[in-house]
Amino acid sequence: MRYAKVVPDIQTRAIDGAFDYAIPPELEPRCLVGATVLVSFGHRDVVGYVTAVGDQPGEGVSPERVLPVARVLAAPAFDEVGARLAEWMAAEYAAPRPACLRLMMPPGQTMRVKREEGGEWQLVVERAQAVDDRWVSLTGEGRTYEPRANASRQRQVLAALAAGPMRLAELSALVPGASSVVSSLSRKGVVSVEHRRRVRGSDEGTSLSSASAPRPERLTAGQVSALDAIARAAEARVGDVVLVDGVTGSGKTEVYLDAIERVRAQGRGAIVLVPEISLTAQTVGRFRSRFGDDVAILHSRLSTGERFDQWDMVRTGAAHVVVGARSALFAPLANVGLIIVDEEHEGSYKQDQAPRYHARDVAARLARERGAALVLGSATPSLESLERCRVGSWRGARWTRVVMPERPGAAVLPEVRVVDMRQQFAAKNGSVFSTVLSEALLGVAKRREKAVLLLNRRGFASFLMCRECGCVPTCEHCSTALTYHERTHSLMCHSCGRSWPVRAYPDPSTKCPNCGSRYLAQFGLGTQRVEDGLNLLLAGQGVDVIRMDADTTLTKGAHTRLLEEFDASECAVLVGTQMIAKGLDFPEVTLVGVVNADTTLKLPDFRAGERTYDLLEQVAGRAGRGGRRGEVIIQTYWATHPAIVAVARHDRARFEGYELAQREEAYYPPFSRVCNVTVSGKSECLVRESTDELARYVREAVLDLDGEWEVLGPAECVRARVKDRFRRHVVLKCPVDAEPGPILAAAASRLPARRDVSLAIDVDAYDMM
DNA sequence: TCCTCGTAGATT
DNA sequence: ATCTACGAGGAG
Repeated sequence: MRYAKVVPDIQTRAIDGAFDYAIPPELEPRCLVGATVLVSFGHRDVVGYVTAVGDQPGEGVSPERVLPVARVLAAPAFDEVGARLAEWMAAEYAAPRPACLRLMMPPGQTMRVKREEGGEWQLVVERAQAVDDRWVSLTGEGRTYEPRANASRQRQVLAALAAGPMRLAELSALVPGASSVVSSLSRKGVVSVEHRRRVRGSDEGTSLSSASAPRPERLTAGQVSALDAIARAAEARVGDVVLVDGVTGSGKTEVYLDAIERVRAQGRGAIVLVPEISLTAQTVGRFRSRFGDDVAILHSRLSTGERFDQWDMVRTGAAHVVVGARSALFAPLANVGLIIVDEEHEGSYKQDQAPRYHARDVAARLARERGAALVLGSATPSLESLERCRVGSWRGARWTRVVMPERPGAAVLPEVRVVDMRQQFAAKNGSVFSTVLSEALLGVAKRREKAVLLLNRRGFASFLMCRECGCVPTCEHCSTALTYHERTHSLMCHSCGRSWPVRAYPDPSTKCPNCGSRYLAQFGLGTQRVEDGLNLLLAGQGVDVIRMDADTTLTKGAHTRLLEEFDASECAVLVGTQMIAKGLDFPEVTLVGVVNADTTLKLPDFRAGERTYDLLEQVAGRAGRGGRRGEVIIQTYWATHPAIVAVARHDRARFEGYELAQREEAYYPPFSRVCNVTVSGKSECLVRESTDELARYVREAVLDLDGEWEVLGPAECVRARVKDRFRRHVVLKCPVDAEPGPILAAAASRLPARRDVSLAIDVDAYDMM
């Protein structure tokens, strides 16, 4: 008898493990590792995932208690390596095992056992189905077939097919009534109709000039040495890591493409991770133009059916290169020779829901398991990766840094100017744009060039502030500053989504909720305000102003459309939030303006400086990638901050030195690991009790451990209340080689289950708010 | 004594 | 998560 270890897909901390089931002989061929099965569990049936198959039930499980697997619901979605990876993630990130395994499931294939109205348990399957197209093609005799003289429709169909096979749907659009014509022609043996699987999501087209990847004449010295290092890492087959530290425009993408070609030549596949936000038609186009249908694309903007087809292309072995966001790491690609994490410093690689994994670190683990090389690419590598390279190894793998300093061709680094906005204010310039930026924008208009304006809106959405008492209206449910929406004249809470109708000064109805003053005025900038200011400044100059933010990119394809519009325009300014800073490559951009650089600096977060530096450097790299030298203008109220000074002088070492000293002093990453456990609930008192208890358990647990373990808190979270839930947290800091996951999981499991109190464990936390 | 509610314990 | 067993406390 064969036995399977099955992880039941039940959401709770109480059940977290695999259970043994007997495999009935008739199910043996299909009940493999990675399969989804239905098993009896407790008093009902549950869906579970097979993580191992063997000849014995586990130790301490008496064979008479072992139940049989009831049904096999789906073919394997992962292999032994996938099962081991999930196991590791569950321990590392103190995450539920089923949640880790679910990452590897095909998109749109949810199966669960649900209770029906009558109290009956019922298996519910939602399945994105494969779709077939009917393809019509001429047969051998069809080429010589002469229709009757009056058969005009037949002639039209045959003429259309002469160019090659066509989908029946297309043919019908071309020739009305084509389907009946086709069926009669196919009876005569003139045409043949075959069902062919349609792969959705592969036809994302774009006219962007930068979306193709023509092979360059020759590689730069930096590119050659990067490729050499990657080749060595790939040959070692032990998960060695190469950090490609290349300034924007130094040709990292070309390095990726060449490296992938090399592993493909050995018959191995590659996974490319790209931050969701920069996973645009532009990025996709580059990979498609080099690898064609060998590429599968996986990201959240695809429909479920599209995602499923792309995923299935990988499983069936039709595609060997996977390009996608974070979760593409779990695509069913067995023979992986190379994993690439582009823009590895990006915070979006950290998942903010359980399992709260960091894609870069999981990629390192996966590369080791698969014997693949891991390539990390960035113009502004994370301090974590830099430190691991300095040490030379991390978690048993070698870490090497390759610097690519030069830009191919004649492109030079742009000139960066910092404008102190306090002086502008003192000089009675109350405008959004400083004198310097206004003049630069007018210059762009005159020379018929292009500019990009970045509005660093994070935490800086437009809000109302009373000029008399200084109060800012906040959400009473979420303790967050409310944002002001000019269009709808309303105050909105971005945590819970509530809104209130309010008109700002100088409307006569305006009244400060605190002191009653009527000077409750708009403060801060929205992209709309900047857009309006621009239209005013550039009126009559024939400049297209294109705004790109969350509001204008709501619809599918809007992102691409706006970029194409900008690309096609003769002279334009692109205004937008963070999303414009990534991956754009328009040679005609000669000016980049940062409207307000210091908003991210002021966030209560130890990575605030690093994030600001990364963003500014990233955006500065947008200027002057073509022949002309670019100019960058950074407006700020804090011109002396090391992050800003370093960007202005193109001197990253200066920023790194400053930041590393601060981090070491305060025992923060990369010199420690920081974990954040957040407790939330509707009852403040229960939340307080749980958090206090949790802090006590964690303190007890780390008391006798080696190395420096620090427990901070319990304390109120920065966002102390979200959606009517109180939030408190405990922070644990520990040595980089320590494993806090199991310790936190154990402490959490000691907590009694309290009504409506939930716990979120975040190992290597990025969001501490 | 029976019933309800709340909680500990188990699920292969 | 969900169900069952068990025990305390209350009504009859």
